[in-house]
Amino acid sequence: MNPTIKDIAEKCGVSYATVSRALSGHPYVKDETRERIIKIARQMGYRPNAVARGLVMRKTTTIGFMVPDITNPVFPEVARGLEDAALAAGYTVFLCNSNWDKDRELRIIDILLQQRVSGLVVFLCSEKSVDLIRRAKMDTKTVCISNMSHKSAMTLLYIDNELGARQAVEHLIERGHRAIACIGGLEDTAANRERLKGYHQALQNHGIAACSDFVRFGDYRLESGHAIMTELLRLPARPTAVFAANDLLALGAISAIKEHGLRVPEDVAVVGFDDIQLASLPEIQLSSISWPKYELGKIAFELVARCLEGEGPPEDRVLLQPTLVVRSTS
Amino acid sequence: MNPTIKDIAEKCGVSYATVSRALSGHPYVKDETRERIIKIARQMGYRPNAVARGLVMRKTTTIGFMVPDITNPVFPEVARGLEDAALAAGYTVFLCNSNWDKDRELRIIDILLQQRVSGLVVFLCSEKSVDLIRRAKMDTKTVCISNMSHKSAMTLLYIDNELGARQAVEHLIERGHRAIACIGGLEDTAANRERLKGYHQALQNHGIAACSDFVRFGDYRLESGHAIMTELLRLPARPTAVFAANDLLALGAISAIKEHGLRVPEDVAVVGFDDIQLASLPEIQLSSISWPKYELGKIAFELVARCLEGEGPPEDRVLLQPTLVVRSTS
DNA sequence: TTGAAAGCGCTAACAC
DNA sequence: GTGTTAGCGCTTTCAA
Repeated sequence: MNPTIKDIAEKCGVSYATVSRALSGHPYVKDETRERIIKIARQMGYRPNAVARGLVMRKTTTIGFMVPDITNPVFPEVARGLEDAALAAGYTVFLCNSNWDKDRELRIIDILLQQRVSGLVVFLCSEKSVDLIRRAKMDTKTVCISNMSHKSAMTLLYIDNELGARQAVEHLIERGHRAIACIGGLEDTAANRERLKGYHQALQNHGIAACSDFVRFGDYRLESGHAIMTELLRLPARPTAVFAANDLLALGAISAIKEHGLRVPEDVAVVGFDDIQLASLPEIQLSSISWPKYELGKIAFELVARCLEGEGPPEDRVLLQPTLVVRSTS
Repeated sequence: MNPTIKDIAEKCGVSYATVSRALSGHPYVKDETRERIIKIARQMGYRPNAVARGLVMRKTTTIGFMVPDITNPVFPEVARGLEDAALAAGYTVFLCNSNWDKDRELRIIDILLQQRVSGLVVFLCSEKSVDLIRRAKMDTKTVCISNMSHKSAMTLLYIDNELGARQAVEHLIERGHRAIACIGGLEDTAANRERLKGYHQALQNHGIAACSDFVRFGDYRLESGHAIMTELLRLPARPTAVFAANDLLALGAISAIKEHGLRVPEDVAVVGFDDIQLASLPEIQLSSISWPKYELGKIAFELVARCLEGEGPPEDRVLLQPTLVVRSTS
């Protein structure tokens, strides 16, 4: 059994209130007493009980972090940024995968709220979750990494997906492409909608008619990119360029292109989104839209922390700018 | 403020013990009462406080999970397996990165123990951490995913690194290679030691003298593989094959080889370890040692869960077998 | 500078 | 079936 402050108090011959004070750096404890208490506590292997403390303080030192899919290399980077910042500030983070599933998303948020996390950082796909969070709002400070309708239920932190997609597609247009396809991610996710919008904007800005055959959706994984690209290549008039809603889709697409005996970028150019580490591998050299992933995690924590410490009013929304990185697939 | 069972009790005109019973499915509550309570609880948006429950039950429903580096694609896979299993059993998981840093490792374990996690799943690098866990053993059931000395401080779950490395190197030998280098990971980690041992065993089994110039260590990341391979290629007698302690190192090595104008596998063959998803990409096609990552996470949870539910004596150690996957880099 | 005591939200005896 | 009560480990008044 873990020793408690009572055990220490007994051994020290003081009240347990004094032990509490001594251990939590409270003033008004005689130095001599404090030293003795600290020494004995160490000897006994005392380790404060964060659960008990959380109960009485009505504030845990935990943060809930929900991502759609931790095996997508984007999210580990964000997770690192978040965790580093959180740990430095004395917080621990719960990590959960929603699997892009709305029901699971709701369930996870509920569980995290039961755990009474002090803060919540979530990549949301469902508007229902926004409601859930809104109802719990007074207790749990939330940062949402998506551009959702929010009505101040939470701070919004996100990258400008529309701009990013526009940059990608305009780059392809500048390279002389007109037949540009779009391999989307999960159709019903905010990021996908925004990236799709940017794609359409770019076409429109340059007077290129959108071709509905050229816009298809999958999930956000390799296999999906491969499958969609294969379909695209079977089209009577196949595209000469592809904008993919994320790098995994782009990578899958490239595989399919090569399997068809075509070259990238000569026959089909490809631009992805997210600029995962992999994209810069010599073998890959994928052109992509880059955004600061580690930074985003860090900022997300700082945003919740600011509210937790009650420093000033919470930001309403923070927007990060993506940039185009041209490599050899376009 | 979140409503408590007292708030519900008041509104229902019953004692709060009854509410507790009704809500936690206890028998001996009149159906009618129970229904009324549940209905009101729902109306009020009641959400049980896991912190309070954890305190009184002396058991949280949380699991601590410490990995060396979540941005290494091996660990997200394991994390998924762990989380899926944990969530299904009603547990939530804290994720922490040790960054392969022994001090940080100790600090994280301490924090996790403060949080009174019911179970601990850790990739350990330091023996000191084993001591820390041993001292806390009576309270926190631990599964360690490394082959550490343990003396029953915890259950050991790991893959047979030695065997895997031996398979990799013997495969290279069968392909006719004699000058086989080893790009190791962090020198002072268990996985690295074991994989290195397998490398030496294979050489020895086939009467090949080990060449100390051919064995070098980095960390477990791409850049490191690149740097070491570059050194290796500058050697007067350069190796014709390389065994890398993980796939990221292997990928970095391949980049370096290509940059030198050499071909893989014709000039230098490469085999990695871990078989990350990436390895099977058409552009990559890395030969590697494969092991069940998602499964490992799942098993890790099952091992702690078994102890938590007190079902039989804990396993002492569980060993998973890796397999060689030959692709086009060897 | 220290002690006594209340109470955070909940579960589980023990009464009735 | 339901209410009363103690207590999980801790922080924080209020007194002394």
